[in-house]
Amino acid sequence: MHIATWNVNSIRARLDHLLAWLGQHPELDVVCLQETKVTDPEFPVVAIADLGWHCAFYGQKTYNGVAILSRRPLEAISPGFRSVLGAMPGTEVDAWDEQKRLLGATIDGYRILNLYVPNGSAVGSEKYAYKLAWLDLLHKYLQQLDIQSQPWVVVGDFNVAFTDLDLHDPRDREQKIMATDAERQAWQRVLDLGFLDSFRLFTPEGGHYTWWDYRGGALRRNHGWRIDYILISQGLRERAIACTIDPLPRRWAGPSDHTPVILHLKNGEQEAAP
DNA sequence: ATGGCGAGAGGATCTCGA
Repeated sequence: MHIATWNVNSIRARLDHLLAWLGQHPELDVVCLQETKVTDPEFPVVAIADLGWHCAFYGQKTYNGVAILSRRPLEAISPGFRSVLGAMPGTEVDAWDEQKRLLGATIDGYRILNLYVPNGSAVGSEKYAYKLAWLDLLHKYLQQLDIQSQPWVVVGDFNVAFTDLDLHDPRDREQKIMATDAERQAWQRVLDLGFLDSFRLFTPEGGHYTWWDYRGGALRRNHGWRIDYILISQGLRERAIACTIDPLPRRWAGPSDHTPVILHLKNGEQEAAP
């Protein structure tokens, strides 16, 4: 099982890159996308189906939007917080689901959760408060579920650098978004539910990034951040073989500012032998 | 300190991202 995540920054603008990348990676089983920026009727199902992929998508005009592509059919597709938190009084789930940032599906017995975490704009802003509250809601969402009952893979653009190894320059990190203590603590509470950062199981050193600003020659100077992650539930640790960042799409002409991350898992018992 | 680049909306020049 090979699962990837990629913030494409508009699936319309990046369709050629996506299709080319899928063509170059026949090993992939599941690809989770963020910032598709299209409504569901606008999602390019045909172009993707032509390459042999099923897909589930949950989008809106201009902003946000998430999608899951899969070689095999997707089951138990659950868009937004609603499916899990809808019954909880006082959570105002409908308001939280106005921004399309969360999509779940089950594929081959793996529960996949694809996230596009709010950016937060600037420390102390309304959007920053929204980001922290959104992460609290994600914690509530995952708390409702039995993480031990089936293999869980939580992926996406998390918009937080977990540690100082995950950004090129950690100085003054409390003054800018993505590496403040509050953001890290909000994510730590989620991890403490029983998730592992699969990339760090294999790569202890810093200097590995998934996002480089378009501005200021950030890519050329390798001024990057690792903000795209693939988390696995504890039970999957023994099946994890590797988690790698593919730096190539970020170097193509007209790129997304993010580059994909891929998790390699050994086949479990519930999967048929090839 | 600010903007720097790119996408979308809309039809010039905004907002937003991270």
